[in-house]
Amino acid sequence: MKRPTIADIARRAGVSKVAVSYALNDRPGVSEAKRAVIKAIAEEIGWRPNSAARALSGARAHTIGLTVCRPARILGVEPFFMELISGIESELSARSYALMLQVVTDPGQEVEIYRRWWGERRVDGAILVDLRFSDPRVTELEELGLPVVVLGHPSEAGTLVPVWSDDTVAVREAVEYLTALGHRRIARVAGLPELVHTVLRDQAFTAVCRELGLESHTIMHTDYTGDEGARATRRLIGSPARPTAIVYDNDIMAVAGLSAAQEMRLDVPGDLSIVAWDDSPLSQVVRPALTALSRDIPAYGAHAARTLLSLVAGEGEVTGGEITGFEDRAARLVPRGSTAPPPAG
Amino acid sequence: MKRPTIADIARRAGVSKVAVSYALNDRPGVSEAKRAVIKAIAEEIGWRPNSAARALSGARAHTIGLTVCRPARILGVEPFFMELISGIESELSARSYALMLQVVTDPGQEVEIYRRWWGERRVDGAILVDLRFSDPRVTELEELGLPVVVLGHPSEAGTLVPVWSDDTVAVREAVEYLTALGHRRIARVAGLPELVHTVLRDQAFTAVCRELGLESHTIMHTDYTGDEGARATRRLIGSPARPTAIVYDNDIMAVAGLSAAQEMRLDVPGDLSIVAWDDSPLSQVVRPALTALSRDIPAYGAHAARTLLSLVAGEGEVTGGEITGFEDRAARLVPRGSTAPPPAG
DNA sequence: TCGCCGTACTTACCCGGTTCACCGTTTCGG
DNA sequence: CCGAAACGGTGAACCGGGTAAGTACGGCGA
Repeated sequence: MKRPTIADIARRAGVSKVAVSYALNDRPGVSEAKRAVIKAIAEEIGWRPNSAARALSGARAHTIGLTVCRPARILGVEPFFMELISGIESELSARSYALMLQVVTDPGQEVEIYRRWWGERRVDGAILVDLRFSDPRVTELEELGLPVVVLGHPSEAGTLVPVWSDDTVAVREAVEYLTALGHRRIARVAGLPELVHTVLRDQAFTAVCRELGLESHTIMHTDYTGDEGARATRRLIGSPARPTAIVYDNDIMAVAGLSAAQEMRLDVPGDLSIVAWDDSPLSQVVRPALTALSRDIPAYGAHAARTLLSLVAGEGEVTGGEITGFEDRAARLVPRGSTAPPPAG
Repeated sequence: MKRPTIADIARRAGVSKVAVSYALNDRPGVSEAKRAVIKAIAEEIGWRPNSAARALSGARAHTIGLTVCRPARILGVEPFFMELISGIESELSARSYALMLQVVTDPGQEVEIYRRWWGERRVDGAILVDLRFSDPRVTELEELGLPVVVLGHPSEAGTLVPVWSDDTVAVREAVEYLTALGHRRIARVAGLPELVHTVLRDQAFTAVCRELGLESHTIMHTDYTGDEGARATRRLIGSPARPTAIVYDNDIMAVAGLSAAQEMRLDVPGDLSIVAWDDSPLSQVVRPALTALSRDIPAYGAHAARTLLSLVAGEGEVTGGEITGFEDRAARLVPRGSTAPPPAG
């Protein structure tokens, strides 16, 4: 029942374990005949390289780490992370890398975990999400020496390698679309104001609305939960200058907002247009289906993973080209039933 | 920049590395004075045990594995897995275990991955989800010798350790509740019929409906997507003996069903009552809020993790008590606005 | 004074795979 | 025909911890 080692293979093949190592790793130093014999024996007895032994002799851990800091209830309902993870994985598993995951409740813990993983040589690199302004995690990870890819705008990524998409053009696309429909009062129900992408979207939103000379362009910040999305919606609907269109920062808030509006006897899209950021299947099962800023999130994750892997591989080497990051496609507007011209009044 | 080893500590403390090993592991063989000195140095230079080295000398990998086989788009929208994962993690991180995750597209790959992880000594144990009837994965994992906890009913878990909850009582609670409201035609929109829990729920549903002498009790199987949930709902509404209540196997289908019903001008709950299985925040943001069979999924995951860890720890030991599994609480019905007495006609 | 025991540490070797230096053959070019 | 290079293969050392088996020293009782 003991799991076989290269020494077992060496014994059965009548060679030294060094020859086995060379044979199995497709390195020169053994004849093709012996290589074939050794590979056959390895296959037959079901040998697998002991990852600990490999990692110990200087090689890589063949694992990358990801920590996510959000409470379980939000994490579960937001399709974003699961889609991101499966995208990351598609890239990793193709190269036999594993993903180590940890969910924490406080951003401070994240660095602690990365520090531990790196110190214990459990991971070769990591992905940092939910970038904040002057993020203390960035400076700490910089000095740690761990290869890191940041999902977020380059301006706040320090010397870490960024993977991002330009939310500015997506915001512009949405606002211009609503303006073209005739809307003059647009609101934005945004996520956590400490996150970089929230503020960048806020700024873009304000700038585009000003540029187009809109009557009003309110922004409300929330914690991404449906509850807060609904509450923000009710406050906006009850406000003196009620907006005729609302852009939400995720789809769960958009769905909650839709329900809140319908409950208040508003017709969507007749009285109120709704646009969701991120386009999960959720946007399409509600009625009316939600107009959404659609991104390919699995692809986003895959790009992050690929960038990280090349960073890990090129580490310390004298490659002419520096790895500078990757700009993914911006989200594209997918019009559906939740948007229409504003009411005539 | 090189990461410190116990040899570095030994040099600075002027002792052998064995003394350092004893000191840091709180084992006898060093004086308290030296122990304190050694620990101080370790702390100062930020030493962490190299997990590969530890794992190599017989110890555990301190990692458990989880593979999930569902397409990305379903995975993302179903809160179940993210909640399960965060529950598993809460238990693991408390004991400094890590979680290795892999998303696959075909159940056959799962065993292959477990085989690899176990062969490479990357994991100490694993969790198996989405149990099927006569599941080939069960027999394969049994012979592999990898400690495994199965999320699913003991009858199909073989000799693997099961962690499950009794869906029968939950089905009974839902059907009896609807019957008490006056419903006589109830339908069930179920998940994949090859999964054990789907069939067990099907059987319980049929049995309870027969027992209560209901007029009709249709079951339709789907792939858990909102699309299929909506399609099933439309077919049920259009059928001759239209049900007055529908119980869905997950919340995304329930939401889709709700939208489909409203689109067909049915009032929920006036014309049609809706019950969702699994109670994520999603159930509460739509209008009316969904009556749901609520489970504490993070706790479920935590129980699975705890059971697996004790299995891993007790492995090979002569403990009197065998680890037999864990039965979690059954789901409880949480009545909300989506259920009411059936229409008078 | 000797023997015995416990404490505090050390030396030596293991885990399993990789890598380096070296060594005996064969081949080939000058 | 001889020297150099290429091939095929080996032993030994190494990665960073863990563990078994000593050893040196001090105290204590007889």
